Amino acid sequence: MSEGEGRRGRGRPRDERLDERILGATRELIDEVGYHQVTMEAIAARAQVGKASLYRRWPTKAAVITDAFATELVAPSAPDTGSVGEDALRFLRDLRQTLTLLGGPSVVAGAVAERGEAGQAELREILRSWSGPGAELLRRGIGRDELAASTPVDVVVDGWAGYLLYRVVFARVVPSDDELRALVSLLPTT
Amino acid sequence: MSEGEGRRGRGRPRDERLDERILGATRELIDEVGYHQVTMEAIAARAQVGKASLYRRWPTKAAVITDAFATELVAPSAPDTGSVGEDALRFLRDLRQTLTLLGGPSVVAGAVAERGEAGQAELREILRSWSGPGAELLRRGIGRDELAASTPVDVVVDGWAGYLLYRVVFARVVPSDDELRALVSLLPTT
Amino acid sequence: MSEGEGRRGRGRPRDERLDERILGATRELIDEVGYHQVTMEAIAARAQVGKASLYRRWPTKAAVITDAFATELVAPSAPDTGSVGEDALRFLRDLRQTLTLLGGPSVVAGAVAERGEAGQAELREILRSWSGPGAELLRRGIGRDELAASTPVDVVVDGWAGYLLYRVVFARVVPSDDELRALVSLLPTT
Amino acid sequence: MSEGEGRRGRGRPRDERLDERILGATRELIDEVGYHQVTMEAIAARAQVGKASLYRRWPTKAAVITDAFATELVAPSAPDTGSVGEDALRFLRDLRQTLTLLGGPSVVAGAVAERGEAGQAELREILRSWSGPGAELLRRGIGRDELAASTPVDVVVDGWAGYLLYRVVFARVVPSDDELRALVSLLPTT
DNA sequence: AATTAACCGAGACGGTACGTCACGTCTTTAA
DNA sequence: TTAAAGACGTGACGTACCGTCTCGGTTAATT
Repeated sequence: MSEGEGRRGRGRPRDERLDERILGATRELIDEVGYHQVTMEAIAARAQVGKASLYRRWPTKAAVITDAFATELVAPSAPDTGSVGEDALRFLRDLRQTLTLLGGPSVVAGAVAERGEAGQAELREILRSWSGPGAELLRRGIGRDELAASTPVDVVVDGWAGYLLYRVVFARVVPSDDELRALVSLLPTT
Repeated sequence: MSEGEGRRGRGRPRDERLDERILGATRELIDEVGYHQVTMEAIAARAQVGKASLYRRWPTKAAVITDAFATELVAPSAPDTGSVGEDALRFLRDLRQTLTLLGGPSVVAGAVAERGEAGQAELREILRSWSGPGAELLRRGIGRDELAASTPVDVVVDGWAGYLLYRVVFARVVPSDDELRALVSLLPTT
Repeated sequence: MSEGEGRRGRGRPRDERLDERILGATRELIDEVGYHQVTMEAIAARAQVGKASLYRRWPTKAAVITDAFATELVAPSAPDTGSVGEDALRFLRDLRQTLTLLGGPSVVAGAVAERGEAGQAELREILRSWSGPGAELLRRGIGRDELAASTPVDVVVDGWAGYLLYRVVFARVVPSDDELRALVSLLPTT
Repeated sequence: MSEGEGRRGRGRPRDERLDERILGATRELIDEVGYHQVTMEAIAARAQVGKASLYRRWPTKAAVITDAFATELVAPSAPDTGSVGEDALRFLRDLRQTLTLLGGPSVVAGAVAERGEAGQAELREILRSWSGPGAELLRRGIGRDELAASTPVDVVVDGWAGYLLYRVVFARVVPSDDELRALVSLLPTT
């Protein structure tokens, strides 16, 4: 017995449903007024929740907002069609959609701007979850001799992420399929 | 002849020296305390300027800060060494330095996050000034038959800018010369 | 039954001690720098209170200041020595002291000048509290046949109040006991 | 002798018409928005005058406003009907009208509240101009043996002024003719 | 006639205080 | 102990006036 979900505490247990009510309200508000107009007080009011319940769960506004979207940002999968070009295209489309869903520069850039050094770690974790599958499909391509063994995998993957970030978040022009294909065409195929 | 510097308004003209005093104070403060600790009141105090003089010139804090850096961000030149690989490397080093000088994610990301749709145009203008010289050197390379005629110039340039943005601003790891060279190695040389 | 001190709201109740801390700080500041130098920010700082707590209680600066003194202006008592002349003299001395304590024209006149129509009602209430005891002692004098039954009680009392207001607040010369006695001598004794 | 309207100076002479334009605009604004809403900038705008022209003529806002009304407040005359009671009644009616015209507490009280010690002298001068004629008619009454020789003239006159000030400015209820008559009836007629 | 100097309207200048808003914390009653 | 409500101290916001200071331009009296 025992085992460690442990300490149920003595008082009233936390209402787990509040978490999603809060994050939902946060997402709604960001959609409506943009990252920087969102206030903790508005979130609390919208979610019909006391401010204390908010701060009991997240230490700061940026944390709430990051979480509100982190749960939406599924890591892109690493497709395996047998062709590295096709895999890459699918991967880039997934990433493009994820970034587009974030609703413009507000969320990503806002989160970057506002979080202290501590919060940066969490953000980097998300970024890494994007990079992993990309690297994986490239290495599979190298294994199949589709790509040169010297392919700088990390640089390519970061270039992909950077390209999409730059286009979608900063320049605010979502790249077309043709542009994604052009990006793929730069791969050093054998 | 003549041409129109035209009739200045009737009241006391604005003191042009204040503009630079304000932007200088803004740059100092960002260096010292970071984007989000900067306040309009601190800027005014540091520049020895009334708050009204600030708001007479810029409508919002983000506008001041963007301007403070827009004036510093010189468009990177398009070097012409005769070798597209060498040109590209020099260009990327310039761009890397510019972004690094911006002092981390705070400034760029903060500016993106905070500005309304109107201000985005200005930012895009800055981004375009980065792209121009990069495209130029690539086209020269194509002209010299160093690069394939099919090279997707815009995609390459945006990929470069995005890569550096992603690494410097978001991941906060400044790329090494080797990494820049790896990026250059992806160019479709003939 | 019961009757309604009623349901206090659900949130944290207002800290009643702050009220007096604020009013005390206000009185100190008026004494030190005068009505028009007093600022809400100075009051808040002196009282160790947030500005919001001030504005939660009073809508405007004039309201705070009026209240600061309203609580000090005790209604003059209606002395009962058996002689209406003696009663009147004591009453006038009390009133003279109260007005003198207000520290010159600043407070009363300032409060009058600044408050909107709403606040005027409150001021009139204070004025009425001055008039009541004066009328009372005059009526006792009529009852004892010291004064003519036709004495215009209200006019006399308002004349007294006006005389003191005029002398102390506007002309800024505090009336002597002899002058008060001269005022009393005008009463239509039988 | 000559005597000194003197020194016409060399530059452009002041435009005398501006004085009345400014004072007129001031009176209009006080009527419209009340003493404390009046700003120097609004006066200048309304009078179509530069702020410098305002400050060239009056050192402070209170000075402008006081002047704006000082020119309207004609000193009450000392009527001479042969009956001190009738004289007093007419005098009080004049005074009542003057005070009523001032438009409520704003002007008088505001002027009192705001002026420094220096400006108080000017106000007292106005008050004295009210008292003079009142004292005069009382002394004539004493001379005609209508009033007791012991009548405390100054106290009576100040009581009248105070009564009207109190009623019109502070209590904001203009006294009726009957009330004025009751005031007169308190005179120690022989 | 040319010069000089004070005037004019306009409006920018450095300040100061305003009243509002959001932060993150604390304090109440109720479950 | 958690919940909702909402008061708390703090501090920045953007606005409004203050009284002063330039501007370009006008209007006499003096050279």
